[in-house]
Amino acid sequence: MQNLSSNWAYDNMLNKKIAELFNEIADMMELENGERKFEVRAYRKAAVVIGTMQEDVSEIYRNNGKEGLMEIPGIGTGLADRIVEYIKTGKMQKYSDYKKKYPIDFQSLTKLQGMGSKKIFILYTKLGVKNINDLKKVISSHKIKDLSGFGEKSERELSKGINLFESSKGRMLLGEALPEAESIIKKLRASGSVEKAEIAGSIRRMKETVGDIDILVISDKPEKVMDIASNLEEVSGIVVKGSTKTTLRLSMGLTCDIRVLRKNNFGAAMQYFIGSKEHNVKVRQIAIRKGYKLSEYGLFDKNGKSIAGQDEAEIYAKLGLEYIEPEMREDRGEIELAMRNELPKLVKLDDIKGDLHMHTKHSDGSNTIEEMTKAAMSLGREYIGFTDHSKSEHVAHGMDEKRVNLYFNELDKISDKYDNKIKILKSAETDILKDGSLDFNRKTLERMDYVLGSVHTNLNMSKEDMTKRILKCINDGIINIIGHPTDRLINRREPIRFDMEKVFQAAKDNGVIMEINSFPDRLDLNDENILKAKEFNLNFSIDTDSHKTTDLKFMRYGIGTARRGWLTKSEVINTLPYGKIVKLLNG
DNA sequence: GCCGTTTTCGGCCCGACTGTTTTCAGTCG
Repeated sequence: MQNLSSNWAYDNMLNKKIAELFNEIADMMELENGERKFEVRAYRKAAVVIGTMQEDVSEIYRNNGKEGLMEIPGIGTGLADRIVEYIKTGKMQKYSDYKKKYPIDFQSLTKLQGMGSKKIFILYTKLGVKNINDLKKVISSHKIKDLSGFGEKSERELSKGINLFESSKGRMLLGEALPEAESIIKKLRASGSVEKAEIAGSIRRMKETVGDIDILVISDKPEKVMDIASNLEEVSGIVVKGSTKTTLRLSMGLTCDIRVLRKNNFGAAMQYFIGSKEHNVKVRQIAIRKGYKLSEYGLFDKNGKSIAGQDEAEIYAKLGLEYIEPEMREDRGEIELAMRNELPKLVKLDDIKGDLHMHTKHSDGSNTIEEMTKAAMSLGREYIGFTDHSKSEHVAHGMDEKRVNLYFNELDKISDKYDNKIKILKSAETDILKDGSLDFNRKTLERMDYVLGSVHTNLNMSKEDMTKRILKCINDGIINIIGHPTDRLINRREPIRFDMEKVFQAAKDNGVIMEINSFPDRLDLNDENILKAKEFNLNFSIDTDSHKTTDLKFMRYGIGTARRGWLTKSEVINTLPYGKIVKLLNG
């Protein structure tokens, strides 16, 4: 058996692979037999559970055997057998049998707007379409419009769908989608035809990437709202347009769903459209168990009488659940906690008193120390820490010992100038070198109020070497905060590989703080890492890594990520007032 | 194929919109 042990820094590849196979089995099963739709659903549900769970299934199997696998919700004897088979042989017979029968590229075809299993089946059996290229050919020879269930419109729509698929950038950063959504909301609110407009969906849950924008609106003039929305400058096309539901294509690349509702069911709709799907399935099951029915229109009793709908919290309350913050709604155990009134009280943006990771013109930032200071003051920060790069970061114009001394002198000067308005802490984002040592000499490090250290180079080291490198740095007892610990860039660069459990344990033993970097393409640690680190009772610092004054507002993305990792105020050091954080960083 | 505080059998979320139909199946979220 090859090495299948869990690796925290990477997504769990074995789980992902099994989830993929289960999903494709579901796709192929769906093609041929509608009566087995619940079996299909079982496979899909299992795919979601396996694909998103944190523990590696091979680890579970090694420790607790098939019984252990069957404790996973949605996994029974049959699916446990499939998983064991794959762990042992690297193959899944049922999958291979199906695949031989249906050599179809589901991954791509199902991504086309309007394409589902039924249409794929017809296109495959009647025209032999196996992939997007085949589809292009039958579209250009106009063979599709004569199939039953298809027409001229379908042919045009599929053609458009292919163009869109081929030009699509996939999921977009929260940092790009949220401002766009806010801009649309603002215009809808200003239109005068809207009583209320809110963002729902994965943006509301502050997921690091999002696939579309969901907006819910209260209005008694739904047609008018849809007209206004369709004519916004952000819109490049209309996918569907109805009086309660409209889907728009935005020029920035995402689609935007707008739903118009009545006041009395707005809460139910928010609950429904914030998701996640997995969270909602579980919440609905609770409703059913209580003899209720929950839909986007409200919570209803046996006689169809509405018991809640206007207010989200009331729906949770009527189901015997504490109100669950959107960022937690991922079915990661939050519902069980809500049943027992044991939900953590999540950290808020307002709790933040300082920012401990900022750059200036002294390395690769665009603004001066004073400009950054003023911008931080306007956001109400009580203190800030400056962290320009150290000398090894040549591309970022990193500072050597001589320049860093000038830097500290200027920081002292600005500090004096603004002392009663904002406190300034001296630091530098110091490279953690290949051997785990820091990029400045002892004397320079001692002039700092705290040491922030990051890995920037030799990112492809083996897991063992990288673990050694970081452990050495932590155990040397100089570093206070590890900056963007996994160094991943969303959609662009994989995280570095290291043994997270060992690093987290060492960090705990040495009082080292983990950063939650708020920069939109970093969000590092990510939500899952944070949940893991939380098990080690670590402390965190939510920083912006700002390179210009406007970046200081990225704090909200770090807060969102922290909340997705269930963090409370007491676990985040930069919620502390100045006096206490200085004490903590010196301690 | 899974699951259990009305169940080890008989359920498994549900409503809107579209295109192709002539009353509805398929797709989506």
